[in-house]
Amino acid sequence: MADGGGARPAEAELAAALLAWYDASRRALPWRAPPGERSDPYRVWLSEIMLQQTTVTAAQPYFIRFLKRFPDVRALAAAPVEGVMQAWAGLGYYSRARNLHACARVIVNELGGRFPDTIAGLEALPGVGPYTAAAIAAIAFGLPAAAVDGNVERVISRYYRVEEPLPGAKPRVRALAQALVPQRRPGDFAQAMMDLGATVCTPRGPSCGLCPWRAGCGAHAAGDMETFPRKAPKKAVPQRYGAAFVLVRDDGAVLLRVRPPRGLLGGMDEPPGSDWREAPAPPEAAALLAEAPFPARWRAAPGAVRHVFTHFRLTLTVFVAPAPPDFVPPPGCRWEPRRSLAAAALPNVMRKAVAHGLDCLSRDWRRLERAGAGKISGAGE
DNA sequence: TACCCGTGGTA
DNA sequence: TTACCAAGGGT
Repeated sequence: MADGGGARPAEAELAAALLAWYDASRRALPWRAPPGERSDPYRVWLSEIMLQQTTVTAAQPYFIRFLKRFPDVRALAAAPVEGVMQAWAGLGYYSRARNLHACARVIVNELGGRFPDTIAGLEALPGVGPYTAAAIAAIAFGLPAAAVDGNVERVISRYYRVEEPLPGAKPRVRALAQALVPQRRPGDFAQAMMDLGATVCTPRGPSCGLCPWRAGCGAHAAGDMETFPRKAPKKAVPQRYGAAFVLVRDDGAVLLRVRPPRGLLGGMDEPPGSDWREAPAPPEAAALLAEAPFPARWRAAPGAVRHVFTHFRLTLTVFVAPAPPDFVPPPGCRWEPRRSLAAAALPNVMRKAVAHGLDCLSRDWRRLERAGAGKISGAGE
């Protein structure tokens, strides 16, 4: 660690200044108890899982919907996992949803419906790691735990000018953060750190003029705030190509299957598809068509679906076909009625693929109608 | 340790 | 368009 400006306030003074700032500037969020009221562990836990690597803006509507559908941990434990995946569809990182459900069952079936109130007990739960355990401990149980997330790493590394790059610097950052946690109001302190990082000490263009810690901040004194936290360089993301096959029945139903429970998009719905292969250029349509799961009058939809995952980019060619008259869904596949398609457990990339295929099909129908090709049977869009 | 695991917003 | 990034955890 390098050093920054002049003398710094003691840890207790820093905590007090931050709490005073928080009392005046805290964000009102649906999972936060009003000032002075005790937080519900279930809501704290649910929000912390949803907020892992996810923005407040994205998580908020999911949290409200989820809480309505699963009001407490017993309701969640009693629900089928498919319903949980449905409620999570679109949020990403789907192992979180599976772990969330598994965790609810552990709490109800093995822990009498109560959340553990120790760091070790919390961290033993599926989907709960060091950060989330500390956050729940501090916010829901008032324990003096340091919840170190990306916000806190940024605030701490700037304030103390931590020169070592992440993730190697994590232990040091954690120790520095822990030293600041006050005995009183540790939960508010944890949330104050996150609010400070999210609204003032932002990755780009920090509002140092509004910061309660400006006077002692090493990076502010040097004027190079945006260069912290130091980070190891990242690898380039490869490009992969594949195909999705959208089979549509006369009544508009779409053929879907469920992906394997683990791995990418685990346990989520998708139309049948090919393997995804890494390549420098898009493959020929004929090569992709050779991977169709069954014969049909496949037609390539113009254009393609592009999607960015954490560690690769995907370009999906979408083939679409009307279901043959006597088609029987192969094992593992099912017909999803058009009416309930919106509620299916489709991740966004697959939602895009299905929509792309249906768009293509409806364009065909309109073109046929204009050409006077006669009555088109089945439901429209 | 180094990957793997989604998605949408922003500069 | 590219690149980065957001309340991380599992393996």
